[in-house]
Amino acid sequence: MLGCICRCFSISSTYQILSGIAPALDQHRRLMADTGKIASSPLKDPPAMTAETVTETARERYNAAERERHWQSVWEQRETFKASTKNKGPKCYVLEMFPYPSGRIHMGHVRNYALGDVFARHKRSKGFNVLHPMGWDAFGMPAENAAMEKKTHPGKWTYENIAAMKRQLKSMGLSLDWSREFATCDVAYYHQQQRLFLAMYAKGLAYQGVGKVNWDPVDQTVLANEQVIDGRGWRSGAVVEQREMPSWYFRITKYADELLEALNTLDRWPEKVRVMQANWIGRSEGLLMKYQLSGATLPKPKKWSELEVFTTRADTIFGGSFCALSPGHPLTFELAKKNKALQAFIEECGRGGTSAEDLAKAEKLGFDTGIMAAHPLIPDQQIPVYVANFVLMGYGTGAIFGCPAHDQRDYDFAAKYGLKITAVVIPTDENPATYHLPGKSYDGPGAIANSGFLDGMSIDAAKAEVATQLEALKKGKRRTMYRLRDWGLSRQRYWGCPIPIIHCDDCGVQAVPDDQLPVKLPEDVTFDVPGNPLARHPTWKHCACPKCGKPAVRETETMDTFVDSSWYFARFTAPNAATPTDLKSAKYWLPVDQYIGGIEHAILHLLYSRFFARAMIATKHMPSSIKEPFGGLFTQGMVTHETYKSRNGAWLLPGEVRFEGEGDVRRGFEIANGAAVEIGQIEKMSKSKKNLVDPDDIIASYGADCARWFVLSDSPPDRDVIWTEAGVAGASRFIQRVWRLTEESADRAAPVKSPRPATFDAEAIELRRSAHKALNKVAVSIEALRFNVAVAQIYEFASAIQAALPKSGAGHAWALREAAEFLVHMVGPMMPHLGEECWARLGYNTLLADQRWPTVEQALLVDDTITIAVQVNGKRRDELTIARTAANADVEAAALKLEAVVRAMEGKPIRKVIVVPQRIVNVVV
RNA sequence: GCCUUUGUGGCGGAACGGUAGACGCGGCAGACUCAAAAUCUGCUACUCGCAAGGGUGUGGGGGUUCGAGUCCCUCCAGGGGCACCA
Repeated sequence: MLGCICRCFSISSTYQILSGIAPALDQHRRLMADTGKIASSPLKDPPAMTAETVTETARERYNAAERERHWQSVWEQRETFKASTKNKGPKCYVLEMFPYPSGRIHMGHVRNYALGDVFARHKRSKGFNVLHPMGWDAFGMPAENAAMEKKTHPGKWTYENIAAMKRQLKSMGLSLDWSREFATCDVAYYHQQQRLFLAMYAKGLAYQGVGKVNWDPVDQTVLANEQVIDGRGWRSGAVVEQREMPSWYFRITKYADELLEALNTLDRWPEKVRVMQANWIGRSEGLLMKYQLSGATLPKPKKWSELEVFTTRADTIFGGSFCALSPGHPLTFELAKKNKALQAFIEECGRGGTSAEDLAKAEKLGFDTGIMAAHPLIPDQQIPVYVANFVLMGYGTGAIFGCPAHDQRDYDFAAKYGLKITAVVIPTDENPATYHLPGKSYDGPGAIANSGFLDGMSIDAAKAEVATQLEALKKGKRRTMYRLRDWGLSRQRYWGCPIPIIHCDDCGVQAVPDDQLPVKLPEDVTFDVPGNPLARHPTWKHCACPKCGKPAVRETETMDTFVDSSWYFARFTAPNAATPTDLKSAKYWLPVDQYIGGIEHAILHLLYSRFFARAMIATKHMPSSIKEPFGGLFTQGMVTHETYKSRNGAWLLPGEVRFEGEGDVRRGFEIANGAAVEIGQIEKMSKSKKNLVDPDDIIASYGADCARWFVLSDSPPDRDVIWTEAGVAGASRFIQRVWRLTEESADRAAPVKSPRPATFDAEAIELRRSAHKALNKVAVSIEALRFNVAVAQIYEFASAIQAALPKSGAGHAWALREAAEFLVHMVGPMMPHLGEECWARLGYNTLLADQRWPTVEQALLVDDTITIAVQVNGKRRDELTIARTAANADVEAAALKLEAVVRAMEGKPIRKVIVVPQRIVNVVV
């Protein structure tokens, strides 16, 4: 690739940016004057060129790296992409998930932002008023880790990373409105976030409660679930303890039903994500019911005389053979006070792995309390009460009734402890008298049996009957349960948004008054010992109680960084507002019309943002018209690459390997020492596997357009794309091809704004047809985010222009100009720098970015004659070219005359002929 | 285990229930060249056949239909999510 540079002409060293865009012909002239430079090239002497020969022989290659900088600076100076509510056209808010400022962008970013940029640029060209902002999700642990390792301040580290990544993003040529940029660690941003928090606190949407947390005893901090690996802290390796600690929560469960129901309105979200969220919220309809307890071991106070359980299978109540309490149930604790063996059992349940896999494999364990429970509808039927390890305190009431016949967990438990297993739901095709369970529980459909007055009912009818009866007896209540828990937002960390709360011994929990906001992070902190730097800071937490004025202490916890990203999309609509949002701007821009990001955020970030939108409406920081924050969601696939391993087992970077051969005989060798390299699996680009390609390197050697074009080609955007050198080279070739086609077209085409000729010959019409068809398909594909299909259309159309170039005839020059301009329009959203360059080369001194997408002439989208397939008995035998408007009878007659059709009919009589106009003929014999 | 996706040439992938394999990569051949590179033009699912022309093909099996990659049932394989949620 680098070999071609010797033939790249320097075409813009004297190019005038300030005067706008110099006509490309000027470049051409300057180019001619530069030929001397080329002759002195040390590598090879190109043939001497004159203005005449250059057109026909060696045209200059497009120098991407150099031209891209130029167009980026033009866009910047003209503020081309600055959004305003005052601009014309319907609004369109395009947003990609903002990055964490790790310091360098990776190919995943390139793909994400290229996808969004194509969409945003296309919408602009269609006349929309586009908002396309960018910012930084800048709080988080990596900054603290870096501070520990590099003895620096998390803020310094973060802002340096932001500067480096901003430069990289700018080199991609994204149509971003940088004037709205902010980082979530900016005081101005987290100031408003503290206001939001306090508004939610005032409404009861944020509260302090006690809950279980993962506590790392070595690092002295709470860990998020993701930071617990195989029951150990990811940093310290210490066994993580479950601790009850006071924590701050958002009352997301208040909106559980709304968040679930509204999923149905998100018709521009992937089904997959909606299903994942629905499962996460996990609504189930059931019945709360009360069992009367008795037995010598039962504590005397009346509150223990009843046990409330939750079930979704009230229809199986007659099959219940035991009740089970969670080890965390209050009655369990009460009983354990006088029972050493039970204490030991509870401890045993607390051990064991916390990973999902461990839990699934864990054996069912039970402890017989000696207490008996009375069936709420048949009081003389008594069943034993156990404490069981598989009953969760966090769901329902922390107690269940077990029906072994129709629940596998209960079945396992009953089998182990010798409890009765009675089938009460009989599959429809079985005889209740002879039916036996197949050695496991049965949870399919059927009719109720062995259940007294419920016998013969359907499952649903029995559920309803039991609920009605228990409600009448005041022993039951219909209830909807959710799997969703309130969102614990406390983190014992420094680099996050301080929770603006003050604890006073006398007055209790106090909100920091608005005039004392923001609660700023102290600068002078140390990271040399584990624990929360805010908690051990000598002065920061000490303050006066806002109510009584006595000494008090600040909350030293900071907010989960997911809080920061739960409302940033709203802040972008008015990034400098003195309140969290400006309602007018928010109402104009929101919801986000197209949101693009990784599937890994399918649940948490997207659910939290949906909650925040509702909480912000409740606290009047969001117009009530905004029901959902993201109207359209697109989840893009990953960027993957081959992996390479040296003979000693070390991973190698792609740049450390050279290759010989292709396909089956392709071999890799270590450049450093020539040793053979093992070519491994294609995997997600990752630091650990070293299968990384640095966007900076690609942009420097091939240009941003090339990187963009590559990640948009071939693979559908929602699937993984495999990064290959060959693919990059292919993309690079196409860039040169578009440039060459534009040059050659510009030379042969009619001048800018030539009047449309009165007549076109057949070939000119053909070219126009393909131009309008391609333009239409590309627009449709881009709007459907099917960029790989758009790319294929563009390739196809480029070939059509290539074929048409040498033609002449009536209207040809005009049609060629139209075609070349269309090609530039199509390429523009994907390769914007090349687009501008070609636009200038076609003779314009305006910006392509400011041009409207051309209007398609509908008449050119349909052909006069069409070719349709002719089948005999559903098998294609021939094809028929006929006038598009031909009558069915004529089509049928013509089809039946085809030799191949006659032959395939083998002289049999025709039973039926199906003619689908403009599609197909099928002869049935 | 449950939910959810995906399965099409050597590869990435196209295809409102209507000519399967668009387009790209790779490969083969040709043009240009002293030669190479670059570029351009063809061909390229498998299979029988010299050809003309057949046959088979979208993970397997069944079904609906004049017609199925596409719809339905079922099985297999890969990816993702949830995972003792009563």
